[in-house]
Amino acid sequence: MVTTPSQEPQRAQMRRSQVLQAATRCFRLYGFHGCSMAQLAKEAGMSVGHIYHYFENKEAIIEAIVQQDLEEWLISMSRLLDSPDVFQEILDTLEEPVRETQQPDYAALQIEIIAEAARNPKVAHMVHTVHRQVRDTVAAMLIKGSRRPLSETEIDSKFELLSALFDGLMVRAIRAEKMDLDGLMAIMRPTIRFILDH
Amino acid sequence: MVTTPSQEPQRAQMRRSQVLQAATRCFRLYGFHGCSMAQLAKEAGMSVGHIYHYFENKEAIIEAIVQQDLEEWLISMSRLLDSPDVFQEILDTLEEPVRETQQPDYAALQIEIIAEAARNPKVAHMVHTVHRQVRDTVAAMLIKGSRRPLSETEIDSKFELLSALFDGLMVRAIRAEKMDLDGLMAIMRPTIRFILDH
Amino acid sequence: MVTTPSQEPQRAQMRRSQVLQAATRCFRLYGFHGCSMAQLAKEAGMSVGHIYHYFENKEAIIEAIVQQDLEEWLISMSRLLDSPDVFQEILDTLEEPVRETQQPDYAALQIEIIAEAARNPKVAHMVHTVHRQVRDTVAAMLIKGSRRPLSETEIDSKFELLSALFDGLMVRAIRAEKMDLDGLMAIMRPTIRFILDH
Amino acid sequence: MVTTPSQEPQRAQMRRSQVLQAATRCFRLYGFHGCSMAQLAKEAGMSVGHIYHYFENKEAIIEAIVQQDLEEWLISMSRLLDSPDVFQEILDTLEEPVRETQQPDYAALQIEIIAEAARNPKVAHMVHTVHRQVRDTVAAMLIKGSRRPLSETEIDSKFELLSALFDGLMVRAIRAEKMDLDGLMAIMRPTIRFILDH
DNA sequence: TATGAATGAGATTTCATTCAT
DNA sequence: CATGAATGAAATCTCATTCAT
Repeated sequence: MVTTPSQEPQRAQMRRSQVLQAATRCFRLYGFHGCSMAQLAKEAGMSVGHIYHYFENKEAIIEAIVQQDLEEWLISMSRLLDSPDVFQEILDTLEEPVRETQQPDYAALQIEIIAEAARNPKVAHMVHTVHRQVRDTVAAMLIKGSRRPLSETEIDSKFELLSALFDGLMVRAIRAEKMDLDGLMAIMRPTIRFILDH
Repeated sequence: MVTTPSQEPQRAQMRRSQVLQAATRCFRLYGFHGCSMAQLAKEAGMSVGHIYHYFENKEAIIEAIVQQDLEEWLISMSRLLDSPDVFQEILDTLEEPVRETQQPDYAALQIEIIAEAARNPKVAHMVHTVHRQVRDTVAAMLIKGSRRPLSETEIDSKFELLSALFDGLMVRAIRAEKMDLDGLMAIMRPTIRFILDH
Repeated sequence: MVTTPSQEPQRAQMRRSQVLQAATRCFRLYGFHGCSMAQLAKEAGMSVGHIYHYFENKEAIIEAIVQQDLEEWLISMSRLLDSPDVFQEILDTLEEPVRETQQPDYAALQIEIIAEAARNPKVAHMVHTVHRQVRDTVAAMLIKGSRRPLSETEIDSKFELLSALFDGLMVRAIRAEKMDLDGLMAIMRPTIRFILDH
Repeated sequence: MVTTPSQEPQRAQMRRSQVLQAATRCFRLYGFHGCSMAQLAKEAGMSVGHIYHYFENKEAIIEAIVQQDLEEWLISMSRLLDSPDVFQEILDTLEEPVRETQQPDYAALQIEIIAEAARNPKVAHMVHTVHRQVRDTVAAMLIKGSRRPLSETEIDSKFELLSALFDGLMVRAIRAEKMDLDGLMAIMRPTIRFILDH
């Protein structure tokens, strides 16, 4: 029994994501540079050599992980825009992304990506590109939802402030040992309303 | 002419901080685990072996760097508390710490520390300890400056939100390519006022 | 043509024993701690890094060498027990083990193992375990060959004395420059007979 | 106040033996090559550099330790010879040296010396020299105590066998976990009598 | 006499990557 | 497609020895 040509790339695709899933787990636990190809291979359930069939080198795995993560980001961002009352939608669905930032696993990988971007130009470029795309999406939301016209600078600054809040919560997830999320939401919600309506 | 006993540890102290200065530079550029002892020794202008006279191992250097950084943090925090009108003082001196977060060097090391804390229990403990101390300082400020009594949860939540804002700006310094600081201050200042007065 | 699964561990097994053979030679010449991994790798004809595929660290190589040596010991011990007249068998085959103790190579590795056991708890444990097993074998011989019943203490003491004689000859192989083996046998044989029959 | 010239070498002598005492302790615990000059200096209560005033290098310390140990050996040997009935004296004072061999500290250093002699020609030479001197002393005893004339070979062989017994007990002190000394003496005494009278 | 700063060589160990099978 | 043997470079760390003070 021979695999048909159409099955081939499908199988390869599966193997690739098998590696990426393992890499996500490993990188969270040990960091990009604290995780060896051997550990990764073990976690992925395949041989070290075989990983090199799917990825040129370790760098490429890191980049794929970053790419994957950034794309998920973009997708969840663009979902908001479809709603008729954007601002209300943001406030209504606020809790979920806030909760996500507080998952240590999630936060750890995000911080790892940022740390890598601070030194690795390729990763920096990927992060910047997505940052610009997210900015454009959020800008559209702010224009759509605002009751008064906003200058380019106002849009940028509101975006940065809102983004900083979320990125910052991720950092807090690591810095603080435990956080009272309900209490946080109670003050966060009006603050975001304040920024949106300002 | 004999060296006084008090001069001896002074010299050792100097050598130690010479290593720490070099380490700060190296760690900013390459990260804790991307910087080798050889690089570090070269930057510090001494032999690799000699560094081990002053630090038990690389871990100990990382911990010293983290400790140093956290202590500076604490000092600059506690300065604010002395002012008669704390909230006004915060708003008046806001720009300086915001500007600091935007220095790539500064941000890179901070993120490196957070990333390390996510995996290294010893570093995590140091970060948590300082976090609690900073929290207490800020809590005192909030109590001192507020016009109404605040519940423990309210204090904690306000603290976390304010901290998240600053930590987040640091992340933005890496994610965004450039930021219009004046525009940012224009929206940040009223937001912080809002949080303080809420 | 596909390699059968049974061939795979065989190859690994061969490489492992290739390392152990080289280690035996090196350790004899330079001692456990006087022999570097580089020397060992050269002698084994493979790269230093590759040795770490088969052994976790140098310690593990030392332990494997000790284990191997102790097992050979046990085997040659248990062979004696099968004979109908044990004591006569011991006296008849005495010369071979005595000759063995006088080979400088052999003695050097034995002493190295004892020296290691004096400091390394893991090796001490291995040595003690085998010591107890040898004791049990010899005890069986003494009981089988004696014309009168022996107390536990008598058995132990005879065993220790006989063992000491052999271990001691090994030490003499290093302390003395050369020994007249025939002369030695002439006095050793009746002494051992004396101990056995006592 | 100036030290008189006659005090100088006395003080130096003290410092030297201070180092040797520390070295004895350290070498017992870690072996010649497992003990660093830094450990040694700490144990001796002086600086690393200062040890080099009294000993050319680490080798020289090892050699001094070996020399010291061998000399003690010689002294205690020659004491026996003075007695009118040598053999009886040997049997009467047997227990003390046997007990000494069973002290783990003592045995560990002796074995360390033998192990070193197996590889280090200088140490081998020292050990051989003393071995010959001890042989001569014991030969004199055997001649003095024997009721019949002994051939050179007989003397040598008896000496080697007796020596092997003692050296072997030292090895047993490490190989065996614990030994019943009274039981051992009960069989050892007649065995030695047997060898002496043979 | 005494210190401990300083070094350079070398030890053990790790690891990304290649390659024969 | 799949393995894991194999390597070489580099990383961390140790240590005997020297030297300025």
